[in-house]
Amino acid sequence: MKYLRLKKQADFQRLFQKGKRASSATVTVLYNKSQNTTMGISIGKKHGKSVQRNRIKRLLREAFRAAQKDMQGAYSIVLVPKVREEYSVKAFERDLRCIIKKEKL
RNA sequence: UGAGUUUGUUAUACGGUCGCGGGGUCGAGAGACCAUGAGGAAAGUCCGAGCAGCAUAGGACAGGGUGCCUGAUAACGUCAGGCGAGGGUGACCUUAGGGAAAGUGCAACAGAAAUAAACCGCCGUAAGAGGCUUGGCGUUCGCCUUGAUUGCCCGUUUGGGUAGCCCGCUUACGGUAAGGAUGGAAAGGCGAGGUAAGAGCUCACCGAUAUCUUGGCAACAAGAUAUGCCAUGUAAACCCCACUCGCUGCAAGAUUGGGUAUCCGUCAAUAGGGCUGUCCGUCCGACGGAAUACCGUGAAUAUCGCUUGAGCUUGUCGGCGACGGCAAGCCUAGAUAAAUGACCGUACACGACAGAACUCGGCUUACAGACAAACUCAAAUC
RNA sequence: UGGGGUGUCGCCAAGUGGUUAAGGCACCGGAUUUUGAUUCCGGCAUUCGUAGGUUCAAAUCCUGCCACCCCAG
Repeated sequence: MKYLRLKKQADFQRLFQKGKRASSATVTVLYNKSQNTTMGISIGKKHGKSVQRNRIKRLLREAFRAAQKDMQGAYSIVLVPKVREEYSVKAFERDLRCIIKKEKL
């Protein structure tokens, strides 16, 4: 099961305005039902300089790739990481799996 | 061995599994396979250029920038070599370094005075007021005391006149720039002569300026001669001089921007009427419309610009060098919520600063370390 | 990505190159009061974001950095 990248600005706007929210210690998830599974990451300047931001995105993407296997339906999703001291794939993956289970995606 | 100076290189490496960006091949498609994929600063956005749009005959004014010389370059505020100045024992380092005699402004406080010879002072001349007392020692001379303690004449109790004297005092005129607590700066410095007192007034040395000669493309340097020396600082104050500059930026700019029906406009054709020209009405066809309705939908979008370029590597030649010429070879990210990661193993020095966004040339700033070369100083030994 | 602006005491801020860098609020100490508030008096910037330079002298002029803010489809 592959996921597509969420690229359009309008899609992001729609999710931020109308999407359902679920959050954990490390990450907030916005989602909506759709035809294919699409995923985007929203990350701002508060997370650090560009190297730091790229690092977070890579880790989140890797965690989502692993956690996606638990999902049943197809959704468009935006992941918003929270500002922390340290980031790790394991923490992201655990929280994502937890949210998927709880929201029954 | 220790302390340093300058320049350059490098920026974890290798293997396995899963995954990402755009590209190629195969495939109807799902997908499979192949090679490839961040930096020395990609950063800051401080300069310069290409490229694009707009403006523009040419010139002048205004405004901005640069500012020792010569060269390099597409260009630069960059770089190279040199000159001057400053710093360091030295290797070496730093340097916005044109013009103050075109003009204007500013220079607090302090100081006699701040760009200008006024004041104090010093010296000379003239005038004026005043003082030279009481005295002591002593041999008449003389000595002490005083800023100066005298002589002659008249008178003789006090005194008056005249001359002299006071490193004295006051005023006026003149000479002077040695001295005057300051200050960043006081009309070259220092010494000697000289003078009424002084003064480059004169002289030696140092400094400055001008001219000449020699060397150098030049900035400039060296030497000689002359001038007693026209005169503070500030132009990163206005300004003057020389050179130079259109404005805006890839969010530039270019292309595309659906379908059906209706309506409107234009063109051509046909038929009819108003006799020509031409005008009016009807039907069909083509083109156009940022007009309306419905469907569709992404328009802050899609495609191009977008990576072959003042390109990179190697060799060779020219040049002190920046750099340039020639030859051969190479193609090396192109995304757009934006691609390099995760896990495992091995090695060690245990991995810094940090992520392309139109492209180049510089500058500046950040950076764990590791390595190489040249050179300097100090100490010791031979 | 491009363009523009601001940094002065804890906060809001003034400041022609020249005195010890104005003020206001807050804070601290004292006076007044039985105690508070008010009022009065006094204190509070070893340096103007930072590093250099020009100048006799820099918060002010020049250059490089740092931080923050705003605007542009």
